Amino acid sequence: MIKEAINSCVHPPFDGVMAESDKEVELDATKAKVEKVREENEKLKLLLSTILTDYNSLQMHVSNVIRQQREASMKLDINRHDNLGLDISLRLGRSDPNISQKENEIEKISLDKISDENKKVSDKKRSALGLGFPIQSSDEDPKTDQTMKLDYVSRDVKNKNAENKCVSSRKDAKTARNEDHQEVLEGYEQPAGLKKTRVCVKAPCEDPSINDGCQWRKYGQKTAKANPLPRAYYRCSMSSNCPVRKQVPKPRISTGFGSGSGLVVQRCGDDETSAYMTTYEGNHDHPLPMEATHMAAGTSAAAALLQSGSSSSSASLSYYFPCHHFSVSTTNSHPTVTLDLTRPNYDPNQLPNYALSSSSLSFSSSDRPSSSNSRTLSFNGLRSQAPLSTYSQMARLSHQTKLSGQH
DNA sequence: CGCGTTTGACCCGCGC
DNA sequence: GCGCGGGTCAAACGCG
Repeated sequence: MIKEAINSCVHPPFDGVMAESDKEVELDATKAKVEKVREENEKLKLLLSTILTDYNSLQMHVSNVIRQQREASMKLDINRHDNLGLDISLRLGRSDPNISQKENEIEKISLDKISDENKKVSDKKRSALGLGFPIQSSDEDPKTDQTMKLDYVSRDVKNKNAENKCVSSRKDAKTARNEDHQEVLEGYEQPAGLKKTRVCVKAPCEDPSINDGCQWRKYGQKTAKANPLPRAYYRCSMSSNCPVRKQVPKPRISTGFGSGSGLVVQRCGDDETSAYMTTYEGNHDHPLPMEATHMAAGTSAAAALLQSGSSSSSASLSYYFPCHHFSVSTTNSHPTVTLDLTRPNYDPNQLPNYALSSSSLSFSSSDRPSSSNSRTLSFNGLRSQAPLSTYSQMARLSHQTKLSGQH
């Protein structure tokens, strides 16, 4: 209906010489149509806000349930460890074989219930939001989705404000940009004294720059003294003001001699050190394509994990990056989550049937008393119901496309 | 011509 | 205060 109205507005019927009265009638009809469409839009907006409200309350409920469960299981853990005199450790259900099967079952059932509820909500959203723009919904974390939407809206407002600002000098422009960036980051309530949250992805040599579904524009390159490989700096170009940055170590390349004319990516080592570390920083302020939502949601989950250090956040992180090793560290005030794609945590031929909270996580800060500003958190993510496109799959795909489409 | 990359210069935070 | 180094800018250049 909307389409018809728009069509009639854009392409009014033209029958040669039209009488004035006919034109007026036509105009009135079009106006009426536009009014109808407007009313329809208002209704849809109302519906959308109702859904969002429902969704938020449901989200709150879910997080409360999860928190209660975590608290209960942590109490058990603390009691156990108090007896043994061990350091604090956060457990997500799987690693400790002593946990009663009953406890696991209860958790599994409630989590299944939660995912069912989430599914219902997202189905509701899908049916309600098909308003002509593409809905890029995957199995992403609803919370992240919500955060991204809110971020998008607030960014829109900021952009409008920024238009009014008169940036007189280069320094001013830079400051304004930094402030703008900071504003976005503040939305994530970074802990005081900590810098931007970073998510590092350690990829095998074959995938020096991973195609994560986003469009990146290179804005600089720098040779670090400590590292022989120059580092390339990319900025997300899907939105003019997107604060997301990406750092990719540039592989040593050499033009191939003999067979083939394409570029050859050289390995810079034989062992683990040959892996490339891609660093992501910031959060997107725009809708993402399907293949990018997963990574974005994952990095948001990582950021959430860094902020809260909570086991539920790590569970969601293991959801986005299943079957890989993660480590969380805070060095030089830069909270960083490292995803190691070079160390798969599973046997691909034997995918186990795990419940949602199948990660093990350990927190050690007491073993290095001198490094007050440095803590490390590492855990393994394993999950049977992996999202449609895991990051490693994307990495592999990217490599294939890069090889075929190299110029 | 538009868009992306390259590259030298510049800025700024941090450690000494 | 100074120097170093990471991060960013922007003009020049290349490519389709």
